Amino acid sequence: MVPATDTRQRLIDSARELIYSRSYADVGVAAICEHAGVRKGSFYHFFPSKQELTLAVLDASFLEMKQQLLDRAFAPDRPPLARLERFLDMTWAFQKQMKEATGHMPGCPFGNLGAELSTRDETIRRKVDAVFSSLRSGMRDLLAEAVQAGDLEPVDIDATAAAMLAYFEGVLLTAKTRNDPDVLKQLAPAMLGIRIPPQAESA
Amino acid sequence: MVPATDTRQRLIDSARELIYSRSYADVGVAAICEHAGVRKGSFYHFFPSKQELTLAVLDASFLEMKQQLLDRAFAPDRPPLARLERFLDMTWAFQKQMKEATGHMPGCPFGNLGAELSTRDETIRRKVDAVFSSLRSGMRDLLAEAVQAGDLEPVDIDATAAAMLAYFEGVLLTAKTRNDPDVLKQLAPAMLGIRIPPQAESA
DNA sequence: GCTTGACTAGACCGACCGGTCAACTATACT
DNA sequence: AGTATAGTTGACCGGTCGGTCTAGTCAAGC
Repeated sequence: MVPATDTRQRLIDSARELIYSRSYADVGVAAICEHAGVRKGSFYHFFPSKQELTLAVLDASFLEMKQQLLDRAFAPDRPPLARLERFLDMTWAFQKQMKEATGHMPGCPFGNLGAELSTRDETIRRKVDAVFSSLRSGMRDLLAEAVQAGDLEPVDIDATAAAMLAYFEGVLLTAKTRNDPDVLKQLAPAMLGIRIPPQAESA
Repeated sequence: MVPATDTRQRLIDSARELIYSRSYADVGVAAICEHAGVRKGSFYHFFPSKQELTLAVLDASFLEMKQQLLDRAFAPDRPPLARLERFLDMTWAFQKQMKEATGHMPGCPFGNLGAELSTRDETIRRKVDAVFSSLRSGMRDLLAEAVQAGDLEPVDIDATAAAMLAYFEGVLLTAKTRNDPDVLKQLAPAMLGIRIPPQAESA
């Protein structure tokens, strides 16, 4: 059960890093192998295709994001909306650090793949969509807690969570296209003001 | 001055269509030529590189968008914010029609290229950024008019225009990743509620 | 010592990539 | 008619793509 080598994980990490900083199509299997210090034969021992590796990369990216960003930003040591602000601050810091290290703002690893591959690879599209769904679910919980605490007026929690995440993705894409992390500082806080009112049920 | 043939334009149109429905990397020069009914030699008579063609494609996409969408949606036959609603409705209708025709929601032609190429091609990134700047400028005018008319409370017009466009891009990307144009119907209207208040100058 | 099976090594495959080039044709001007 | 030039053609280039395959290494179980 325990893997005999770390080759598989090295391939995933290598691909995650390269694809995130470039793009799916721009990073070949050979480059992924070289960066991982692995020969091509080993690659296809662990993964049947570049596509399958990419699915594993999406899982790994989500795990990494959860551990490094979500679990910390959304730790319940402060009110829900303050956690959201911390999340935005941490995102800004990370993107800024990435730009200083690589010269480029990488944006969102999921949004990038969604934009590049959604029309070309249904399997990957669904996986990216699943990641977004998971994020949306977490955002729902947060908003529900905020409403509960009276920090947020009643809203359509489902729709508002989706809208906030969409805004976040859009801000990241805008900042990436301007290659300027400070776009996040300027625009991201407005995420907290987005509301989709509850659909009127009782007339 | 007047071109002797339409070959150049056919190449641009072909590339615009193919790249928009797939991606930059997924569409080769050979495919662009074939779809345009042009031989490869002619391609390189008109464009020194695929990159240069892509810059022309961005210009053409912007022109098309302006003529088919912006000029109609923002025609001053109704109040500013109502024009914005028309813009969102037209976008939804177009994306829905594209999905019915191709099976996929293509999203935003500029956002797609920005996400795919911003870290890899500085020239294209700048061009995409210029398109976004132009859109933002139009949005500023609209918001200014709305404030003037009293339909909108005073806001930071610059920042609010940027935020609204970012939200729009994010909604398009979310809908593309879900391959569901109706995401636009659900989320897009909240664009009208986004506000970034004026930075306090007079204390 | 022998077998097994996970893992590695790297040569190799056909297809395609973006791009080049020399030859050719059609048109326009003198 | 002659010439220049814009446009066209398709063969061709080296390189890279994702992926295959055979041979071999190595550690564990018997």
